[in-house]
Amino acid sequence: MQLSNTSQYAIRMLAYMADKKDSPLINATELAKVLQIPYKFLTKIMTELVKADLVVSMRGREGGYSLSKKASDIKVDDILNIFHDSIQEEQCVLGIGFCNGMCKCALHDQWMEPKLLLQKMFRESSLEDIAGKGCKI
Amino acid sequence: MQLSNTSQYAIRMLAYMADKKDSPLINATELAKVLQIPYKFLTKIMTELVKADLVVSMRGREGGYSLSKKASDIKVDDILNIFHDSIQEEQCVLGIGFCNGMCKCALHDQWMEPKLLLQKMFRESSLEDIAGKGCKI
DNA sequence: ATTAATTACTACTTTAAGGTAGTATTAATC
DNA sequence: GATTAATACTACCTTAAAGTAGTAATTAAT
Repeated sequence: MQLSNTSQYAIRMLAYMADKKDSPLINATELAKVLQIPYKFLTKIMTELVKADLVVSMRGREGGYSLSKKASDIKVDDILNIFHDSIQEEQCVLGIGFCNGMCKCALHDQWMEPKLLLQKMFRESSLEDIAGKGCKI
Repeated sequence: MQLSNTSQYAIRMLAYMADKKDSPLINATELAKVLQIPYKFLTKIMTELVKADLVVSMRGREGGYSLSKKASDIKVDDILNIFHDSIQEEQCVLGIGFCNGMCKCALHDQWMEPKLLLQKMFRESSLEDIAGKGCKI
């Protein structure tokens, strides 16, 4: 019952970038060092964030990454969606596939309330909300 | 953000057994067929449930499995604990390791409410509560 | 132009979860 | 006692996530 490492890394990376919004570009070396994320894995994830248009990259010397839009306009759920880690409507606690109108899992009713809260948390929390909060690692 | 297949299978297996409490013993072949769980994987999981004392097994011809105690005394969380899938106190949304007093993750506060509801759901839902609910597969 | 510092791409390795196969053990039935 | 039908055990295979390595492409500074 946890987010994938990849999603967690991505959220922390973007939150750090949101926090340092003064510096126009942040490079992978700095991010990897501060956030204690394996450098090569970080760049791999970052490339996906670039492709998903959450981040813009500048190659070459003095290059780096920056958010593609205002931190308040990037929600945690946007990040989870990239890595297929968001909570889908039909997704239930049991049911390796999904619950649906025809076939609800045994914990369907109990799941409703926590599910809604989780979705709310992911959908309403923006990078601005979480930037600078908590420790970096 | 989902339970492991193993935990989901285990919960469904035990819920089905709770539902058929009249029949003293239920065998793996029936369970695998009804619940659509791979037979060999099911027996592997069941052996762990036996070792964890949630299930008693009877070997040999006419053998099978039965719950070791009343369905109302087996909580979903007991099952999750066996497969290290329960939500730990220090476990947070981010923080590949764990959040703690010293180092809270950026989503720590937002996570509190859904986390408590999830823990409540797992700790308070017994096999009796979920037996017969929902469809089997 | 050359160099240095950066991201992007391709391919591989490692690890853990999920799943399978075959054999040994057990116990009721015949 | 032999057979049959069940669980238990050991070892393996498969798949996907996590992580690594090396090279190509790009761009600012020199």
